[in-house]
Amino acid sequence: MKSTPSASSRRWLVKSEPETYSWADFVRDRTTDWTGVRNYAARLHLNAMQVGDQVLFYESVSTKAVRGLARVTRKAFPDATADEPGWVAVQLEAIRPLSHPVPLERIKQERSLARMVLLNNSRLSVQPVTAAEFATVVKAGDQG
DNA sequence: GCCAACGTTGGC
DNA sequence: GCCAACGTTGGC
Repeated sequence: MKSTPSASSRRWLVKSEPETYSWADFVRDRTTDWTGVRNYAARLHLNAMQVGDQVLFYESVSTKAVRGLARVTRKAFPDATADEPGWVAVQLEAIRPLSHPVPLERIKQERSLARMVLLNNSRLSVQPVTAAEFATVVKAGDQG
């Protein structure tokens, strides 16, 4: 029998400008609808998300670090904030902060993270992350 | 369908 | 604040 990867094994990274929506905002809200994505590649990833998928929350611009962990709590649904049909949002729930936020600079230094989309397509706001990359980032975030 | 112009993102 | 990279738009 062919082994099928479990949908819940998928990992992602979402970016947010903290001046717009920070990790602290997310923790306060506990869950949030991830609206406003207007990029086709990012939309493909939103549509691929399944409930239970794990998510790294990255603050860009002034912070430039992975701040915490989240999970998908609702699959893609129409983004009510969009002017045109077709754009989607997912619902995310904040799980926990990383005690040592992982700076972009640190990610650049880790050989095993050299292929992260964050480094190679830094403008993509919703990105896939491999299980190995995810584990490495979380370990760094927990241990400092 | 190509490509120049433009707007936005995000690191520096 | 600057600018490189990228995505989108629109003229041809």
